[in-house]
Amino acid sequence: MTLSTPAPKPLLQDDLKLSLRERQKIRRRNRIYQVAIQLFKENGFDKTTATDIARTAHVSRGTFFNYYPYKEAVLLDYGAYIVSNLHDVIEERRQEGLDAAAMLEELWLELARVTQEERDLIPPLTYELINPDPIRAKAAYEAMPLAKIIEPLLRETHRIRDDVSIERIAATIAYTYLMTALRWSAFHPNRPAKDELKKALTLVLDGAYKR
Amino acid sequence: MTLSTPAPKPLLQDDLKLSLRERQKIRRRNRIYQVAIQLFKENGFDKTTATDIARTAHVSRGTFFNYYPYKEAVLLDYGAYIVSNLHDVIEERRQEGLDAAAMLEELWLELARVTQEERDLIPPLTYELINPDPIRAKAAYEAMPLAKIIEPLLRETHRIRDDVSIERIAATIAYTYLMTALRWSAFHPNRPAKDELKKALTLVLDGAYKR
DNA sequence: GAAGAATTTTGGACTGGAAACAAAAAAGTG
DNA sequence: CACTTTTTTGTTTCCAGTCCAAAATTCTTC
Repeated sequence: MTLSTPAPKPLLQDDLKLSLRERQKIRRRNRIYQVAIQLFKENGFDKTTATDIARTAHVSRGTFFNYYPYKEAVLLDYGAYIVSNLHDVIEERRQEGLDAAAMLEELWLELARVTQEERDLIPPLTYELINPDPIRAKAAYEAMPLAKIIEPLLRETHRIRDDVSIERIAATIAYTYLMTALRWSAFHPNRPAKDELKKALTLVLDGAYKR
Repeated sequence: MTLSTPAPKPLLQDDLKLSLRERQKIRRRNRIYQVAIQLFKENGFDKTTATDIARTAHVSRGTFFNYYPYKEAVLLDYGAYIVSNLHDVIEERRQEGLDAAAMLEELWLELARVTQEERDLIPPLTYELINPDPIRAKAAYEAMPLAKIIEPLLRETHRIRDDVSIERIAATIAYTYLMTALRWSAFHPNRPAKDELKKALTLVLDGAYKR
């Protein structure tokens, strides 16, 4: 029952000012979340049914879908947690005085690390980002705003071409991570994710820099 | 009942040398395929159920899943048809003496055209390419080998960097199409697909060329 | 072309995700 | 405590997809 990764933190802390109803909601949501992620890690995302999660979290199936409108939405919370960790790592590096290009590389390395570590959860997670249902794609994008982390880094480098908007370049880099991670997990799961990602970043950055 | 696009061609022509059983199989498969694509175009992919297709094609639901293990598999046949058309267009241009860089641009333009025209079918189609189930992703990739069209074009240009394999660059370009098309359809469906794709290609090609 | 073998179709049962909804339970309020 | 509002529950429904056994079709051989 020991997990390779530490159990994800609760999303929100209970607050004394909240009503009983609000507190119970938060506790229930946290319970569902914790239980779901644990089951996903133990048995795989596909093998875990909504009924499993509901039963283990001591709520009805209907309630589970009250809190998370679809199974992947639980994963989205986990993705938000991962991305916010990435953000923290970068901020730390910034305190240490790293320049933007180095931070970008650091971000990429960290992304590779987490991709390798969470190999089973990353595919269904990233898959949400490109859901053909725009509402779901948007929800995923807002939960995991990787481009929003990359954007300020690009703005700081001063080496970026100016005939394409920074937003677009950041989005391209974020999507490059996405497709590389998916390609890796589907076709070359035995290679180190780090190598694949490094090559992809080289390509896309060379396109992003001024000539 | 008139469609904006001509009805997709039959996948295979009946062959006199085949047994009755084989011929019936082909005819049934073609009927299912034609009917399904038509329903997808008329009512949308999501709105069309397997039961709808089966009933309209005069087979049982079970038989439908005999021929196509999942609904998207029908779309894959359509995607194969689209990609083979792309291939033909490029070969035509080659006969006309166009150089590789121009052919690549032409390919991109053609891709933009078909993306715009088939806007409702492209998202579920491209989505298959990144299905977390590797078996399905592979099936999609083999049905629509866009990278295989791009690869020889890159080899002809002589301007491509040599520190990354051509295969990888071709794959990156193909995936760039994918993510751009998905981003377009989810977030900016009112912009012309052509503009979005053009900018994305510029970025990725500048990364692909020698400095 | 009839008999028997092989293959395919058919339709029903079943599982799981997701939506919808009415009834029950819990929490909030005066 | 009584009354309102919110939430949970459990059931129904729909759809994708799997499995299976019985029926139908095609093939083979005599």
